[in-house]
Amino acid sequence: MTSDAPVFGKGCHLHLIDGSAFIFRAYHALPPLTRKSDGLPVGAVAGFCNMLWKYVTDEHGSDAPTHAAVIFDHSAKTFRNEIYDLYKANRPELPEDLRPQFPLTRHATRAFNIACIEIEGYEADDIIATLACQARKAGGSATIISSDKDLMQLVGDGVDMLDPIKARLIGPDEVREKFGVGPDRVVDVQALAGDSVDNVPGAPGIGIKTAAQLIEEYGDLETLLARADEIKQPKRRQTLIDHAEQIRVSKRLVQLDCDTPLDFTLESLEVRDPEPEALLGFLAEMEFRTLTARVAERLGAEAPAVEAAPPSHAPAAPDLPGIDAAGYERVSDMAALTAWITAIREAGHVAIDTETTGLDEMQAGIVGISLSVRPGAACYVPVGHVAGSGDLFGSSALVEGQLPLDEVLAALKPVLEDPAILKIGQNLKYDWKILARHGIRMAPLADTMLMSYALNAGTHNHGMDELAERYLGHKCIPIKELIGSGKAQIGFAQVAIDKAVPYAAEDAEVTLRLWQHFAPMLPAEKVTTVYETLERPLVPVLAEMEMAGIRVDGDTLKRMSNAFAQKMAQLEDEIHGLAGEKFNVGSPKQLGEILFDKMGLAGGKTGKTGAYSTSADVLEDLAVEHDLAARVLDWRQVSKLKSTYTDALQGHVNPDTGRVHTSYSIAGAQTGRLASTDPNLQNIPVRSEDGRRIREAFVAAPGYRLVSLDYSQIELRILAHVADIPALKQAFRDGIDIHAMTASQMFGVPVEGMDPMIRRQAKAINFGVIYGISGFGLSRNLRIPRAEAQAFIDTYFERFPEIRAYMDATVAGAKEDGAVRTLFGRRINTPGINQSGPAAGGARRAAINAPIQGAAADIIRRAMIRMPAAIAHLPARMLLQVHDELVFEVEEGAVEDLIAAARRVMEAAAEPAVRLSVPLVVDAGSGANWAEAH
DNA sequence: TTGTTCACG
DNA sequence: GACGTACGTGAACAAA
Repeated sequence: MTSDAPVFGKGCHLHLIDGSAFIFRAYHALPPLTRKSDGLPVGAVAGFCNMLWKYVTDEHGSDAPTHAAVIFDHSAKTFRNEIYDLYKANRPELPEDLRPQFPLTRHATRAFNIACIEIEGYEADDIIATLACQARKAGGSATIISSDKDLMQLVGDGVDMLDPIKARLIGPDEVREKFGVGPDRVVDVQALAGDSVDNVPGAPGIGIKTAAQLIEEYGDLETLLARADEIKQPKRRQTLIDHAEQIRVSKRLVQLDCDTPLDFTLESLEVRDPEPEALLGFLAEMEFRTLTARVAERLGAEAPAVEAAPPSHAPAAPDLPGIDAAGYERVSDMAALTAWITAIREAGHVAIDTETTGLDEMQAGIVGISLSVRPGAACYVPVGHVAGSGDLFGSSALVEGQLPLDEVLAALKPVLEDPAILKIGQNLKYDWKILARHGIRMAPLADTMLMSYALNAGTHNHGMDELAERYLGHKCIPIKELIGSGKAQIGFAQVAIDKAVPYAAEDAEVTLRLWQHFAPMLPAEKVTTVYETLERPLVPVLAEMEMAGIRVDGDTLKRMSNAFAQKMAQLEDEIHGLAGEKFNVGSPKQLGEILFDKMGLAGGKTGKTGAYSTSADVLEDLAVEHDLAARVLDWRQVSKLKSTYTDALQGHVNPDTGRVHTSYSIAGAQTGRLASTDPNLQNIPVRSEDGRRIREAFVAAPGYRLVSLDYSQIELRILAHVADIPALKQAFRDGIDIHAMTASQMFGVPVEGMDPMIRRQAKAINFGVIYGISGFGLSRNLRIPRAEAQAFIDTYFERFPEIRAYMDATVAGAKEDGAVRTLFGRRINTPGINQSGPAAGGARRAAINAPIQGAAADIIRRAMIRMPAAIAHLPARMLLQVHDELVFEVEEGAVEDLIAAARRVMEAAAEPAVRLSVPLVVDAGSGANWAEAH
């Protein structure tokens, strides 16, 4: 406490600056600047400093402060969340380039020599309220520099507000203008009207106007609620009676707390002049050239040099020290780890990577954790390295000089879960799941793989080694140098620690550098929204789905496998008999020789290898006359079902959970679709009756049901919207059979009583259009002459000319920009579009298809991201995604509620970003297993 | 490791 | 006039 400062009292004037509001305004008002030397995002800091500088150089007239402070929100969770858990729950996640700037704005405030205040568990508004009350009580006055309406309840009796944008003073009259009541009744009005921004519920259907009128009439909120039955309007009366409790909760939410515990006095906030050295030092460190010069001039000090450096997105930033794997630190004791944690808090971000005993996140153990806070500063914390693989039983004695895993995790947990510290990773879903199994749920996240995907989909893949080489000009240590390959491969736990340190720490540093490299490119390439709304938020959602897994009945699979084995043996005998010799039915080469050389059937060779094609297409033609081909087709189907599904799936059942846990790759497909691996649960059979039965093995836990919801015709609906095809849009609005409508338009036949063959042809054309149709492709698909197929297509384009226009425009755009975009802004690069020759056709079709397939992928991503909050109140979990289908597991009694909630989310998933001109329709089903639910 | 085949949307 | 052709995936197996 400062004992020498004069006592705060009459004649003293306190300025309370709403720091968080300053930051957000600065962030949104300025382009995303980055520090030249290393790419650190500093746009909000720059704006914040400019605003503070403007503030301190302002004369303030008669309002000049004797005391001042900048007040910040400490973290997202406050005591209000205990009153109402959904308070501020609908706030969009912070842009990731803003979060690391928070600590810098605190530094900036101190550099300006202004008191910097934040208190855990309290909002800035409560601290401001407390200070304003204390100033008033002490006989002084206060001005709150903010335009936040929530602070207006404090106005009056020596307290006023200053709107820093409009430079307008807000007194009791202005508050009355805004709320229709005086400052002392503002909370009553807010409690009734609610606030959608902060998610304060209020009374449904009552806005500020009505609320003010009611409060004016009845005096205050409690009187109003007590006398609610006197209200004349029946609906309004009922609303107040029904929601009385909710309104009281709302009042507690909006009522600011004037009793925030403070560990400082008003006196300590006395205005001080900035110290030139500290302020200029900070500004120069941030590399704010103009502001540094301006401040230096005003303060009569010499401006420190602001280092000039080339922009950070040049490949292999030459101003940075090279990546030096030899210089990394091995962390072996708590003191060293604590020092790193301090450095992380200081930086506001950390790049993290975990090394594990295996690649299956559901089973792998942690071997070590690497961290990096800036280029040149990275470490590796080994925790699970074991002595060499010398003895036969795989000695598992831990190597000396490692911290215990639980101590390391306990120390890191507060940092990894701190909402003010950004966790940066490459494919963070992996590390997220590993840490989640140890009770740590990392947030917030930045993922360099996803940044690259948003920027570079279609151009190259997004693995770290490739990104490091392309964008940092750095070749990473290959993992093979540590663990070997093939039969002699060892686990990471067996790698010597002194070899693991450079490898692991390098991964963290490379990730950090990639983040710095990509961060400014997202806004420059206009993919920030894609990254922020479709990529980054999906990580924890998918991680939870994958950890949930789906129950698979191993016994059922085993029975099926046995039945399939029998059938295969039987078919094999038949095939050998028909061929007149024994051969490997699974060998296309041997089969081709039997069919085309020995039996002399008609059939061609394929290009590269010169081998005969024996694909289903070819065999189906032969099967008309030759039983051998028909039997081989049967054998292949059974063999596929057995080897890929009934056999393989049994091996994927996790012994701990009894469930199958797939892994989704977010950045695998070019179009924005997910891909499922280990095992692939997006291609479980459904089209054939035998195959479909495999879905009976995917079951709900006892007491639960599986629920499947899928979008009906989503790609055609998107086509109708983006290509703006009136006939198609109207058909979707009317809810009529789209393929029958197409057939009717093309062939002039009525929808009623239509020949199923005609409808089937129209359906094939509708799909073909999405894929970039050709006469050849359609003729093969429908098994009709090519001329006939071409005639269909011509008719189709005549009836729906907008489709050709759309295709031409899409291809032209791809040639112009080297990329196409979905409705939601996802960019898919089309590097091959200007090729000539046979490849050109493929690139053209891919460019036509990508915006449609991609938009559908965007829509279901949006639904998935919103889903956890939308079903949080139900005993249900989202388990699987199959491109246009979501599968849930839900308690028996809640099936209908789940379907209603999930359908609502899915059907509205495009909004508000895109207002589709066709409805999205979702079909739903439920059952004890996936076959029943689908 | 590469190519073929086939499961899905 | 010829060239090749539906779009997007992953896994298993044979063959090199």
